[in-house]
Amino acid sequence: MTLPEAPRGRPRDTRAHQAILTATAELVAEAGYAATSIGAVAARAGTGKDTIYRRWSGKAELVYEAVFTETESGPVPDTGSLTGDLTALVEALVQEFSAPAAAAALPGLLADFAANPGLRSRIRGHFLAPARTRLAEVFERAVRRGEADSAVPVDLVLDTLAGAVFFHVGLVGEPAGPRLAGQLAGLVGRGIEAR
Amino acid sequence: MTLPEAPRGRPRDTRAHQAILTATAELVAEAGYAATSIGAVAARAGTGKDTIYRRWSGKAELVYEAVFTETESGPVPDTGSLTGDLTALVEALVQEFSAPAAAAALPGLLADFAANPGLRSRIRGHFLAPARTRLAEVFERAVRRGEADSAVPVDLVLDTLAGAVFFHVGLVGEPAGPRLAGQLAGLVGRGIEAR
Amino acid sequence: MTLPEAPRGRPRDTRAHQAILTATAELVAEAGYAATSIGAVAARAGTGKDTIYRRWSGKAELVYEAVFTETESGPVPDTGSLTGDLTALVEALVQEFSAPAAAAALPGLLADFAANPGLRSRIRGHFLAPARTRLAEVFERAVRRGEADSAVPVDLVLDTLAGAVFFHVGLVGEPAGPRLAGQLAGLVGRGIEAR
Amino acid sequence: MTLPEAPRGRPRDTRAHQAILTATAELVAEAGYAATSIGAVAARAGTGKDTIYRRWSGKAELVYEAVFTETESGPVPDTGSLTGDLTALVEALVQEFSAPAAAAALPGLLADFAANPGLRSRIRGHFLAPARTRLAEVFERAVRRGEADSAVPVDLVLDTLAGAVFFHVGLVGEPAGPRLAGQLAGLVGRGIEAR
DNA sequence: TGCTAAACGAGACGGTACGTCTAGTCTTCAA
DNA sequence: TTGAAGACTAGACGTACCGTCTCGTTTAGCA
Repeated sequence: MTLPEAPRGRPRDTRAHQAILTATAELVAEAGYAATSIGAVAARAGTGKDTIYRRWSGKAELVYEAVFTETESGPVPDTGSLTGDLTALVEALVQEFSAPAAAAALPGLLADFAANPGLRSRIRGHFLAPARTRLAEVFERAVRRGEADSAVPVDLVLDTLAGAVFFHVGLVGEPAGPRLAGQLAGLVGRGIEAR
Repeated sequence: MTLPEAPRGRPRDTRAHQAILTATAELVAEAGYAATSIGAVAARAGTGKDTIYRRWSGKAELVYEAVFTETESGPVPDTGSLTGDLTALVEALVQEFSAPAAAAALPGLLADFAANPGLRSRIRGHFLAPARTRLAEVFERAVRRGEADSAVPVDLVLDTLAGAVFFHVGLVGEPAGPRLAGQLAGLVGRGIEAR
Repeated sequence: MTLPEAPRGRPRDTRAHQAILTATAELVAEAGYAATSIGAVAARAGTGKDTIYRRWSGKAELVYEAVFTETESGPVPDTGSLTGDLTALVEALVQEFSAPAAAAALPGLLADFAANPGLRSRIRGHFLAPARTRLAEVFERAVRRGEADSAVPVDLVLDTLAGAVFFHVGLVGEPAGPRLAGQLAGLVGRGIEAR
Repeated sequence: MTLPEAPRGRPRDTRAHQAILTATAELVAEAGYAATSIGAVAARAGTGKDTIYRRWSGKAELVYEAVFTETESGPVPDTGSLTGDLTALVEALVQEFSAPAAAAALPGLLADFAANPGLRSRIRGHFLAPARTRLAEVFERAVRRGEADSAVPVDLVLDTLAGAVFFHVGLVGEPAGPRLAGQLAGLVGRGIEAR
């Protein structure tokens, strides 16, 4: 049984919270991840640095929440075919990774997550969790339709899709049109088709 | 006609050069990319910082050369089948990305390359160039054999393979056995098979 | 009405302040002015370099305050004769310039002050101000007694006395016994006697 | 018996020698003593740094020779009176210390000489030697004329005159007109008059 | 209404790394 | 051997951040 956490003292200021997230997203989009320092965020948000450290353990967690938490992913696509569903999923992925703040944040952010053992496990748990759920559902339907083998390794496919989009968009920096999503979905879709 | 570039002054010391590269690779493997500072490299190599800055513009270029230039990639695999060749290529990729120094360096290194416009273009030009050459040859043979369509987008496949391995090994940090290479080669191989 | 300057943020640490001044005086006395670096002072004082740069603009200002601010100069001498008063003043000057830290600091310190237009004006305003006040009072009394002409150029006499002591003690490095003070006071005293 | 020093190898280039001295004097006058580095001198003179170090042990000796060796001091003044002779000497001193390169060099140069035990003894031996010879002759004549006491401490008077001019011109930076020379010569002259 | 306690802004704190500069020495080739 | 050129080790420079700490002040719930 957990204690109900009687809140004592002055409650946290939600306006400061929001101002910090907004300032972070703006700074990342404008100056890049490396140039986004906690001090600069605090200055732009009009808060003290402690107000940031009280809520987030460091830059990586702050930027992650500021840039990737807001994204609302609509309903799981259900086009009737594996390739169609995959295309929709990849398109969403491309769009998410191509947003200005996201594209600017991703490489540095993933590097910081990878370098920190505590954060590392959260890449799968946080970054990829929503996509994984959606991908699993798409697969399940495809298996029921007989389009895909039930032995398909979902995590590997997810790594493949995310890795491909990340490499293309985040690292190489090439503008990712909808053509990329189609090609990629086609490539992977055919790769897992039942034969 | 190229200018003969008469070399004047004292020539650069190859022993210092090598000592710097060795110290860099060791430090990256021991302490990680973020904790590898130019000053620490200089101290371990027994050189001055200027001697490093004279040859490399910063940490990213130095670590890239120290960790990824040495890799010698044997002959292009020729197993007689697309899947076999792909498996061999992916296995090499996995091995390259799994080496201690490489795994420690990759995320931060790619982040620094991506953040710097000047370096960004060199990801394709340097990091991926050898793999691209080998992949193109494998494809060409597969097309001649009738296994693959000639319209296969080599760069996209390369991004997919590299991105998948990088995500799996570099970011998520999961140990990549040979099983991963087989699964991944199978997935992509079937994806580009001619039908 | 002066603005009350409401002090915001954490106040400056007086212990760090004092530790820096002490470390500076020690280092100057031990190693000399040239070998006294801001980094070495910070290390010995157990502070960061920023804590020094936050209070002083550079080595010259820091050493000046560490070495020459503490000096308390007793009451203005009043022996009843111009020569007696001058001798006492010069003796004080010799003593001040002969102290270990002062002797070690003076040449380099004055050079830095002279090289910086902003600091240059402060040689008269800070270094020499106390001595000038005392000298002026001694002169005033001598004029009242009829010993000296009222047209005596105080600044020139001060430059002469300080310059002579500095040259003899600071530059040439000859040990300055009380004999020097007597000779110098006699020389200058007779030079300004009314006739 | 000393060997005749048979000169072997390429003889030293006198044009380089002169170019270095000229470049040094210019740099000191333009940028000041502190900003005059051996490297900058070598670059402006079109020589290598070793060519400088082969002839001078460091910046202090180089600048000393470049700025103060050229000065030719005419015949010892002989106006018939102690005050007249002293005025002429002090005027020469003021002129020497007021020259652009000299004024820019003096504080830093004297600081370097004072900081180095080897150079320190040469302040009297080199800097002040010519002035001392001339001052001694003036005194001798004044003693013969009965104007001055034979017990006058020449070195102290010299330190006083040089110190006063150095403080006034070099440190405080006040323009030294001929009025200063007159005042100073009067002050010191009266101070050593026989009574 | 006062008390306690936490959050707030501001900014100082000890550290560490940055990339540049200078010192004085060393190593090359050419004269 | 000297010369220009420039690389070498060593270390100081002044700036920027890091994450923590201390101030005075504000804002809540509990007495």
